[in-house]
Formats: sequence, C-alpha cells, structure tokens
Amino acid sequence: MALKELNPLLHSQLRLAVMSLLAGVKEADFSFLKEETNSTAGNLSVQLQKLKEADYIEIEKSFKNNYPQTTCKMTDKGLVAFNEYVENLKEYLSPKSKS
Amino acid sequence: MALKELNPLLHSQLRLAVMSLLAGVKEADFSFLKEETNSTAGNLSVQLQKLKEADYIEIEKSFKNNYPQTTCKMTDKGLVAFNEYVENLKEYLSPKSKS
DNA sequence: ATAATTTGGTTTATAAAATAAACTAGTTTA
DNA sequence: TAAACTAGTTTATTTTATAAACCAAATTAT
Repeated sequence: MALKELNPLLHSQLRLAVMSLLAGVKEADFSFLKEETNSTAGNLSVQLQKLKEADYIEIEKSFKNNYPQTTCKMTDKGLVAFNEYVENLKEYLSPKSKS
Repeated sequence: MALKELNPLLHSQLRLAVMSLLAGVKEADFSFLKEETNSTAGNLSVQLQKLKEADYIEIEKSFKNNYPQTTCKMTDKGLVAFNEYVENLKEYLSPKSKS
C-alpha cells in the first residue's frame, strides 16, 4: 500500500507541536504553548488561527490577573485528524524494503 | 524533555517520501520515485536537487534503452539525518500527558 | 521521411506557507 | 509619568512547494 497524503495543516512543525501538546493536556494557554514550542508570539498566533479555522482547536479569551489570556483546547475533530496524521506518517518513518 | 527541531529539509512530504523509499531500496530511478510518490516530474526534480545539495542522496545519470536515466541512492549522511528525523518526530506523535 | 506523440527530465513562474518585524492595548514597576 | 513588560495581533518578507512551460531525444504513425 502506497504512501498516503499527509494533512498539510498538521504537517507543519509548529502546528503539529501545538496539537501534540494539546493532545496531552487537553487545555493550554498561549504562553505555555509559546514556551513549550519555542516559537515567536506572531508565528504562534497565526498558526493557532489556522487550527481554529479548521475546527481542530477551540480558542477562548479571558483575563487572568488583569492580563488577557488565550486558552486553547483540542476538539474531537482535531483529535481525529491528529490520529489519522500520525497513522499516515508512520508509513514514511519505517521504510519497507522491496525484495 | 522538550520537542526537538525537525530537520526542515526532511520535513517535506515529497522529500521525506523519497528518503523513505531510498532507505528501503538503496537505489531507485527517477520514474520509480515519481510513480511511488505520485509527484509531478518538476516537483520531484527540484526536491531531488535539494537532497543532493545536502549530500543526502547521490544522483547518477546514465542511459537505459536509449533514454536518459536518473538514479538516486541515499548516502550515509542521508541515512543518519533520516534516522535522526524519525527519532525527533516520534516525540510529536505520542503526546505526553502532564499530570 | 516527417509529423505527432512519448520518455525523461530541467527551468522558470506562481501560489502557498512559515517566519519575522512592527504594531496594538493595556499593566506594572521605577 | 516614563520605561519596561505582558499578551497578544497584523502586516510584510522570506522561504517553500507546486505547477506550468519548456527542452532534447526517441519512438510511433502516416
């Protein structure tokens, strides 16, 4: 069976990292994601919007200690897409030798 | 331990597919790679050049049945990079829950 | 024999994506 | 009250991926 397409929305280092983190914690705020992924705020902001547009994550805005706070959590749809991506990618990682 | 950087040269669907295929067969010609990856000739040509520039693959040109033939094989350096990429990527695929 | 088609590509142009830089809005500290 | 910091967003630039156009030669059809 041939190599499958990789969901381009997930085949991005930063977006994949975000999804991986969210899959683990189920909820995380902007600053946490920024630190864990070593990304710039601008880049993270853009990529979070893309994940939100695809309904892979939900973004909630609130205030914490007077400061704005952006909290993200993965949706069911996002989890399905993430798992599918992982399965597809695994085929790329363990090359099959043609005898 | 945090998420590692993913080698951007390998974090490309087509280049990764090529490397995965070459890791399995150790030698493949242009047409084979084109078919297996479902890529266009132009795209494949460009990506092969990039892999060659990085010394991840070797490209040999010859003639077979009067037609030009481009044969690719992975280098040791390419294999090292591929294996490292795979190890790094695995961390993204199996999310760790923070308790 | 020559015109059309096919093989096996490369080069160039365009579209999309990632990233960085600049900006906004407000808060805290000196 | 000015400077510096938090927490982002928006815009611009660079990079990447992809597609379209092209090239050279071989084969096939007329």
